[in-house]
Amino acid sequence: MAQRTGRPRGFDRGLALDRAMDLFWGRGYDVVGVKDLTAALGVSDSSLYAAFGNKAALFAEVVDEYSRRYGGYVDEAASAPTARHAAAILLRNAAQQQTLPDRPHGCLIVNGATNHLPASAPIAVDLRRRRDSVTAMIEAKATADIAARAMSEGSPPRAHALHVSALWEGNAQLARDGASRADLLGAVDLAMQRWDSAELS
Amino acid sequence: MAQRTGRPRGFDRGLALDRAMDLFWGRGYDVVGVKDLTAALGVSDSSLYAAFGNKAALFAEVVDEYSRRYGGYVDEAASAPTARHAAAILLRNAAQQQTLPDRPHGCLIVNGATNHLPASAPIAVDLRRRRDSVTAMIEAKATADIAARAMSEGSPPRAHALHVSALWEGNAQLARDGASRADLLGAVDLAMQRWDSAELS
DNA sequence: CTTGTTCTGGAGAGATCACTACAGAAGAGG
DNA sequence: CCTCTTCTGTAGTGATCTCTCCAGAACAAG
Repeated sequence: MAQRTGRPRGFDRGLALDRAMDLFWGRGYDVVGVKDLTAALGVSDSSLYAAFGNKAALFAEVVDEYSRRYGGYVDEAASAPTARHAAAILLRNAAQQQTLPDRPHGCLIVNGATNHLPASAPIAVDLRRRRDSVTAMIEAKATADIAARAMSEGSPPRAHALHVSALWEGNAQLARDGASRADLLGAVDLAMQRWDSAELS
Repeated sequence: MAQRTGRPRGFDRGLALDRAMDLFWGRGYDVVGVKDLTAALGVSDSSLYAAFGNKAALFAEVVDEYSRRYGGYVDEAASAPTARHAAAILLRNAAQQQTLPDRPHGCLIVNGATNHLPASAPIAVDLRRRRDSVTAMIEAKATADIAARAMSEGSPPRAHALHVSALWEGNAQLARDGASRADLLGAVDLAMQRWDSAELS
């Protein structure tokens, strides 16, 4: 059957994944070594490789778990009725997640492989695609809003999308650099207020 | 006196610096190896070390040259009369420099050491300070504008500064991800238009 | 020419990289 | 008990990292 036999694992796999997430989130894929991981997880090399395959597979699993636990706000934004609502949900929640008190500041999807070795290009491409999908989501909503006369047609949908994405990704960088949650939320509030006054004028 | 004696250098130091800039600008400090540099520069290890000292010193020289050649717009923005003028100069010129046709897209100051080894912390700190000085410059201008009644006091100066910095650094990331110059300028125009309508309302 | 100085490539040091071979340990099933 | 399976640490693989040693080459000065 699917009954588990053999010597049981000597460590908590979920906890290990969580600690690996801390490292990758705080530093990035290529500058975290397997030795850093084994030291933080408290296991030997072979245990780590037996449990996760290799460094790239471990990172992929970390990204999946990260998206599940901290990336829900993107889906929430995707369900919003307008581009403006989506942007507000996206940016406010991102500001929260990028400044969690017991987690590295910043965003794993934005800065997990900003500087990568040529050999790690597939990982960087995967993260870039995830970022691009956020931009595309906002752009699609802006297109629909303009078609439905729910938003002024002064700027192209892509400008709206890139503006939102720039704030999203820029805030991630600022969080890494030490900006507080209040700092980021202040910048987001300012952006949303200006969005409103532009639409009302 | 300071007459140059000994065997002359067999390569153009300025050209070598330029090629090193390409590598560091496109990838980042820690993921560019000395072997990458010697291959791109067409010199051997000892020649590179004799000419530049070591990898960190070469990077520092690259950053200096980069700032001199591509970072002039920051000083230009610092000379602007208001925060709004400064932001417009900063963001529009940044969009240009981050999408030069014969250079890597993005910004060396923003993403030169986003993912760094613990041993490279001094380099990351230096770049962060350069970014912070941009934020501080905008914040100081916003403070002065509000005091002079040249800008509404609805948002704190720091919110204005972080908003501008988020757009600046976010655009750098988007440029790295393949956004075109028109894309970035569209996002900047939108931001500046909204700034105007917020101030006029 | 000789002497002094600097640059050159080759060869390699010492450390670290991701990863694995192996033998024994620790459980389940019989 | 014994067998089967899986996990464990140790030890080490070849590759790559930054950086250096060294002997010779290429110039200027005398």
